[in-house]
Amino acid sequence: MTSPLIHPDAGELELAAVLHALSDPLRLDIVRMLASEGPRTCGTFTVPVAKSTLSHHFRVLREAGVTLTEPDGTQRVVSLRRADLDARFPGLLDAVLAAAPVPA
Amino acid sequence: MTSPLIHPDAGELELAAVLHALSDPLRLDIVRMLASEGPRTCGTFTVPVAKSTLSHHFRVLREAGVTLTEPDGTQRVVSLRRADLDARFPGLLDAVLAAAPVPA
DNA sequence: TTCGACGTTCGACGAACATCGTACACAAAG
DNA sequence: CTTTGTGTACGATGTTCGTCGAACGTCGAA
Repeated sequence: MTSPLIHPDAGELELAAVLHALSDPLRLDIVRMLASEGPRTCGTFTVPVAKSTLSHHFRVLREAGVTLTEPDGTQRVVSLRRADLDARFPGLLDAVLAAAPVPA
Repeated sequence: MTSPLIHPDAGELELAAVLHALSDPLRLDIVRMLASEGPRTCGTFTVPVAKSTLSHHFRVLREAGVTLTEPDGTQRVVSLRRADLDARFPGLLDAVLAAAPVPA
């Protein structure tokens, strides 16, 4: 937990980085879950990858500005930066969420 | 020109593949040019990469279903599959094009 | 203080990617 | 048929990506 949890500012979001963050099926699943069920801690995502891999994906999403990660005791709460994304790329997140099939 | 120019069917477009195709700055530029100036041949894109590299990017876009490539004599005309994209992922292309800064 | 839970970081690995130069295939023009 | 223009295929190179296991740091509880 030595890292200061870097997030890009709302105005600095880069389209290519956001699209890249969303171009992985697992990250797409994570974003869908966040959108439909609200913020949650990292450990509550039951995905078929190792913890370190999951941590990596959360970092990609966070550094692209898609998600916000906040410390909460020993845990970290991850949430969608919906307002920031909507402001910078209007309609993008909605289109992605509308197109993505419902997670199994 | 031995390849049969494979394109995915309109209903088979995969979101992750489309987002990945759009997550490269150069390919984003290409899509923007196609959207604003209509179909054009490969050679009319003045981008700072080698011909073979450009050909590679056209292939990525084509195989993701973002563009349509049609033979025309010795040339190939590239166009946006706007209708197919809009049908499968409503609002996605518009959001991407609206967000992208105007190419220099 | 000791312990356990949570998440990150650190190598390491194979696969995929972006890039290039060269060689090739094709169609049109001479 | 030869030449010229257009775009692809191939091979090589260096980078990035997704994945893992193991080690570490941090916090709260016993």
